[in-house]
Amino acid sequence: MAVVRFTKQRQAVLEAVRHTDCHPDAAWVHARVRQVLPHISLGTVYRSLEALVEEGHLVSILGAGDSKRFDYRDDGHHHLICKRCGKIFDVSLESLPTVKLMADHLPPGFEVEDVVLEFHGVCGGCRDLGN
Amino acid sequence: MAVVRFTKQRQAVLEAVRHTDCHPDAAWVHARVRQVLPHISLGTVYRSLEALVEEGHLVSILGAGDSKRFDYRDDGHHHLICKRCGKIFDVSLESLPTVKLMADHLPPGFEVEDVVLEFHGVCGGCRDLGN
DNA sequence: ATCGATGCAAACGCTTTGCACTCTT
DNA sequence: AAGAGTGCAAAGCGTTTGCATCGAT
Repeated sequence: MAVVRFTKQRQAVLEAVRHTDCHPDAAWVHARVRQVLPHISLGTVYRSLEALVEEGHLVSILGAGDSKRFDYRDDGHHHLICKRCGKIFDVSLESLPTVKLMADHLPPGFEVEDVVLEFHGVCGGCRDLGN
Repeated sequence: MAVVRFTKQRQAVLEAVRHTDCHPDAAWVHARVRQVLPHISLGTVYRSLEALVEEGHLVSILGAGDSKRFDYRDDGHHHLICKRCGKIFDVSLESLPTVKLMADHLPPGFEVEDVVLEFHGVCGGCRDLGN
């Protein structure tokens, strides 16, 4: 059961997200992958992204507007999201107390699989523009 | 400018979220508030929830299924979300290293207004049920 | 008297899904 | 050969929005 097939579509979706630093949404990934696989459908992109998150290869960024955005999984960083311009910045975990350590302080019985840590605020650029 | 009016609708929405521990979504709040204000519309509930989050009275919980869910704002806690049953649990901040301290370790220039910290995993109940 | 808030319903946009077909295993 | 994955298009569904009206200040 749960036999996962490594189709070229799924590989292309993974590579597209891995090789960009723009924290893309599904539509961006679709457009991008179409450069290589012109017939890939948006539905397949959604199904691939879902599967890749489930398998732990990607993470989804939740609080960034109307659509989910994705990033290659790297537990060494989290995200800053600007409320004004919507840009997403990476924060290295090295500059933060480890989140894993926090997970150890949770109530017993709950098995943590993922930690979503997002900082929402205003980036330097937007603040400089006043307003 | 930005004169905020304290209408009975907005007050009722705030009270509905404040006086439950079920981390409701907009539809639940709508049904609930209708017991007091039978003519309140779903649109108004959405607009009220948005405003109340914006004003800092409520927080939204993002990674809990298809709809946003809400909680009375209390910076002393964060959320555990069970991937199996969808239940949302509160985690007291007392049992965690302070998040404020983490915010102090971020790159300069970015002004943090909110921190979203969600733990996703499997709760004790679901684990006991096997599977 | 303002002008922000509301109610209603239509519209929106992201995401999901049914179905027949394809292709990895 | 089996059945997971795909393409396409339609449907789903939470959320937003236009507009006339209401009501808090």
